Formats: sequence, structure tokens, C-alpha cells
Amino acid sequence: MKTFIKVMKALSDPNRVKIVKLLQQKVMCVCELQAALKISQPSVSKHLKILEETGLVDYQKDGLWVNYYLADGKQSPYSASLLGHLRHWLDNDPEVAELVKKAPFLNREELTG
Amino acid sequence: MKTFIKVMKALSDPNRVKIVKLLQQKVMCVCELQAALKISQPSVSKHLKILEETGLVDYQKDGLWVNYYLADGKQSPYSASLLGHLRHWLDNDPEVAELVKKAPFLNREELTG
DNA sequence: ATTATATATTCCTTAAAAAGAATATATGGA
DNA sequence: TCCATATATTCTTTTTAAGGAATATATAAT
Repeated sequence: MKTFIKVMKALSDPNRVKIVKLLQQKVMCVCELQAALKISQPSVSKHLKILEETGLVDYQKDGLWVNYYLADGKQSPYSASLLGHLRHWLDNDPEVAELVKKAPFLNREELTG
Repeated sequence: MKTFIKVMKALSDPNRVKIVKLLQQKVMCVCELQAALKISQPSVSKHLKILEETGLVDYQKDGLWVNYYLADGKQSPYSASLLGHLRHWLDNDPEVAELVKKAPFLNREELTG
């Protein structure tokens, strides 16, 4: 029950769902997600931690950058299933569509200059 | 996005998830759910309202009693999908298993005597 | 070593959710 | 009409979650 609730809670926040939809487009660092979502950097980091703890995202460090990407969901069947559905769910949501459209142009080099 | 978040939030509470699992067994009135979950009657009513607003459960009045049952989920693809998964998810959860086992013996006549 | 910078953590404030007690509503029966 | 009862709603309190500001951590470059 606990792990199920955790996954549901993780996906009960619009910003976290947006992060998932953004990571479907490409691997992103914290600063790129921050730029896309227009919320503070600490807030992004905290959301990412929650997503990571539920097996929805994973990361790999690369120097100063931390690259986040969607997990394979093997950690729980709930994560795997929801990640699967979210591959198409919400694609028609205006806010999500907007973010997805801009995703390719997010560039950590430009953001950090 | 809003309806998706609503469904996720609705299923982010253990008592509401338990209600869903109980209603998989049979149609139940508020007092039967209350007896099963061991929480207050107002609390059960409020949980049911949340589940109903997200298209997860529906009800039919029968005199003083209100019979709740699982909705067909047609209200949203998210509800439908989650209700589908929950038909087998959590069946091995100890708490859920216990509730499910006792469900057949919940009887509104005995509870209300 | 010192500095710069990307990210994580802590702290605090505010908002949202859950619980029960008390109360209201509605239906059925005398 | 009056009473009993199943459920819904309101009110209040407590807990949980989200946000940003400030701070800490870690890595890279000079």
C-alpha cells in the first residue's frame, strides 16, 4: 500500500507531472527544468527527489550538472504502469503541449551563461 | 491536467483506496464502509464524495440508505484506467486482504441494529 | 588554495488535506 | 405531525505539502 500511495502522491502535483512530460522529450538538468517550469531551483530539486524516491526518475551526475531522465519503472509496477500511460496521457493539455514544444530549445549552456 | 491531478489525489489516500478495494467486493452503504474502515461516519462520507467527484464511484439512494459502487470510469480515461489496474493491484497487501476477507460479512442490518 | 557555479538541504511561512464533534438534511414509520 | 435514523455538511483543529530565501555541498577551473 505504502509504495502505491507514494506513487499516487508523487503524481498528484502538477509541477511533478510536468517534469515527467518534459523528461519524455529529453534528458534534462535541474536548471533546464527550472527554466521550463518557472519555479525556484530548490523547488525543482525537491520535486525531483520525490520523483526519484518513487522510482519515476533517475539521474546521473556529470560534473557540476545532474542529468535527470525517466526511470525504467522497475522499482514498482505502479511506477512502470503510470510512466507508460503518461507517455500519451496529457499530450493534449495546453500547458503540457506548450512545455513540450519549447523543450527542444532549452539549452543548459544558454541558461547558465 | 486538472482531472488527472484530481484522480491521482483521490487515490493518494489509503482510506479511499481501501474503499475502492471494498467496493470491488460488493455494493456497500456508508455504515458498512465505516464499520470496515473504523473511521468516523463523516469521514467516510467525505471520502466518498471525493471519489464520486472524480468518477471513481457512484451511488444510488434507497430510502435511508445510500448504496455506493464502483463507477464505470467513463467520466475520464484516468479513472477508468486506474480502476482497471486496481482490480488486481494491492490484492496482496495485508490490510487490504484483511478487509476483503471480512467484506462478505458486513451487514447493514446488523450494524444498524 | 581560492573562486565560481550547479545542485541539494534547511528553515520558515503559507496553503491544502484529513480527522472528529456537532449539526443539518432527508426519508420512513408511528 | 412527530420521531427515529442513515447520511451529508459545517466547523475547528491538527497534520502534511509546497514555495522561496538562505545556506550548504560538490565539482571544476584558475
